[in-house]
Amino acid sequence: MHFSNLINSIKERREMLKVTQETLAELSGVGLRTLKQFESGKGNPTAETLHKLADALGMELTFQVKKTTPE
Amino acid sequence: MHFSNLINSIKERREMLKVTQETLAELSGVGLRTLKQFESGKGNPTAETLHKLADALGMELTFQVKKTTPE
DNA sequence: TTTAATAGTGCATTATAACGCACTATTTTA
DNA sequence: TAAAATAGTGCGTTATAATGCACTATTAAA
Repeated sequence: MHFSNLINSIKERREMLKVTQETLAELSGVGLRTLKQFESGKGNPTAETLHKLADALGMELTFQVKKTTPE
Repeated sequence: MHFSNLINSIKERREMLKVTQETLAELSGVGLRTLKQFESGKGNPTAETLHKLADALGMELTFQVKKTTPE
């Protein structure tokens, strides 16, 4: 897939907060295996998983109308 | 789950564009059954499904740091 | 360096998302 | 109204997400 943006948001935010995968897994309630898989760019996480991670990181998952390419 | 915000974004955007579920299903490549299920508040869509729908609607799925002003 | 901590992978199991089909329910239109 | 269009559901199948375990790889600290 092409969720690199989502993946990077999660990973960057986690690292900025100096939290390990293990800790984030515990905080969010997402399995460590699942988080590892996700951060290493594999898989296709469900909204629930994304939501749990976002929550633990003080973030939120949103749909936005795409900017009309401001050149 | 509690993705009412995501669900509503999709639904509102679709209706604003006067597109039926059937048409959106075709445009996005998401099965009609899946879209119906999603819009009726059931299930736990994958990032891929969310992405396909967002794409077809000219939207994007993003993680954002939560605003610290929930007054 | 060596060691400890953290990150990433292979495998197997279980739960469930995605799906089509055939149907009912609701909403819109003539 | 009636009928046509659109939305929502039950059921069964298939594909795969989530998970734990045990391992290897990489990175940071002593």
